[in-house]
Amino acid sequence: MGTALNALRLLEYFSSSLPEIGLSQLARLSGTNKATVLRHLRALEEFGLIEQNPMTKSYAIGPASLRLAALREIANPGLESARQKMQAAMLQSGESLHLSMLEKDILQSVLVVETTQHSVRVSLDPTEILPLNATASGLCMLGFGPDHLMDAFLSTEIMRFTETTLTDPDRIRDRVGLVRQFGWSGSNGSYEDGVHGFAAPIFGIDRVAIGAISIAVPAIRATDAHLPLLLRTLSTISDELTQSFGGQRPENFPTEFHPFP
Amino acid sequence: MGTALNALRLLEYFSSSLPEIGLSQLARLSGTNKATVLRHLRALEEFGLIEQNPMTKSYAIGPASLRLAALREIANPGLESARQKMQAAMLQSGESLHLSMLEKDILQSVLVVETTQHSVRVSLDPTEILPLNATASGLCMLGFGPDHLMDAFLSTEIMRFTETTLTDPDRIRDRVGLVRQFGWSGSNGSYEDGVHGFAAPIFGIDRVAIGAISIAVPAIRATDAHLPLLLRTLSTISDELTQSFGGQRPENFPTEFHPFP
DNA sequence: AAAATATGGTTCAATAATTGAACCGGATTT
DNA sequence: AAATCCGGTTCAATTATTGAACCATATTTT
Repeated sequence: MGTALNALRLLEYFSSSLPEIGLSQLARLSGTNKATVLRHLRALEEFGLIEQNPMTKSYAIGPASLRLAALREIANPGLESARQKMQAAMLQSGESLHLSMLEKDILQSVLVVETTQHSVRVSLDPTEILPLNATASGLCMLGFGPDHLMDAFLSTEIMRFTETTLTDPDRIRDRVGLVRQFGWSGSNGSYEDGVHGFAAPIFGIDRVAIGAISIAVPAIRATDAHLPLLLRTLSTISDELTQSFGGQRPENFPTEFHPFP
Repeated sequence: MGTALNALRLLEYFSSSLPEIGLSQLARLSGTNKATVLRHLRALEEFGLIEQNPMTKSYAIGPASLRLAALREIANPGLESARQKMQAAMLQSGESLHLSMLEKDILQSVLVVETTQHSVRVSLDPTEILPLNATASGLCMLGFGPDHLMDAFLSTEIMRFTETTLTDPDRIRDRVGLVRQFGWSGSNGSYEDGVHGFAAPIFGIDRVAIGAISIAVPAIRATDAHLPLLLRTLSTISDELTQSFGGQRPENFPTEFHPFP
């Protein structure tokens, strides 16, 4: 049931770490017969969502993806202006920015703007799914996203990534409480060692968070001296993006961000 | 034959002028039964390529397009750096830039950077297919693209868009000859009235053009005084992009662009 | 250097999913 | 108030999808 969907699902196996896949390998990954995988690939290729490297014979995401993305940008403008605002915030803070949005209780990366000012920088994967417990953006969503999100998340398997990852439901709840109070969240290497994240929510029209904007800083520059600048940048851009997406902040949301005690 | 492809083809009906489509309308457009259209839309929606507006019930391109585009960017880097180079060229020339690439003998828009310096500007559709005879980029491709391109194009129906559109095969050949000689091409409202385009080829590793970069200028600013700046910008960026895509210019390609006599 | 195991791709009969006409309830138009 | 639009559903007939076995070729192992 759902041939079209089965074909599309093949696209899920492509990732930043595996951007090219051969026929047999994809058949193995998807647990499907080579013949059907080939048929699906041919269909996707004809549409342009898949492209075959004529040399290696292996497959990769095709050019139609760009056309569709541009098309979505037209129906759903705001992303392009978000990019510009993020660029400005990047220049102000000197650090990489990362925009993620909630889709069906999953926090997806949407846009990444990398810093051009430091050679030691955080390089982010723009296709990633962000774990809600381990990233600053995730904690923000738990704090300001839809009410059911916390329960839905806690009923799934909670993953550990580093030593500092929060996995205990009670500790997660405590932390999210703080986030609600201060308006922003931080992560100190809880997703990847050496990467500190600072995130603030982006609200929709109903004052519920629809996504988060985060600043990713290498541990070296995550100092108390640097923090005020980062928080100022964060407060500004989260407000700008909320407006740019047509949303509004809750009434009691802090107008300035202050360091946690 | 090809259910997956039939489903994907539904995406073709979305365009910048029709970014949202209802069920019945899409069934009419595609000449298919509503039931099957709905099934396909559901499949596309589950994957995220389609998104239903809960208010209007109509459908639009979904967020998965962004993920796929980012994924392609990883497998096929260069586009992001192309964007930056185009941004710089936009600032230098003060005009909108437009990158297009050849896919299966069709010239597709890939990236648009609009000028921020003038309020009268050319606003380009980033999802368009460019006619080879009517646009500066198209003439460039005919001049520097694959050998079979000219014949393949002339065997299709040649479209007229404005009074100045070239439709006579002999005149097209003549013009392309000039383009080959000077290294760049121009179009004076031959696609859209009041829009002048200036384009240069982007070459692949085999010194055959894989795409074109063009500057689009409103007729008011398409003056002789402005031209040298535009040509200088064009020469620089076409060279940069050729390198950035790992290609190389042909041996006898002009190092500077000069106005046509 | 021969055997074994990969790879991408093809064939074809059995099967399981796709299809479209008719239909439904509700909202607009006429 | 009748007619027409809309999004969505149902279900039997049919049509396209599926997967095991197979092929030719390239690479690795013995």
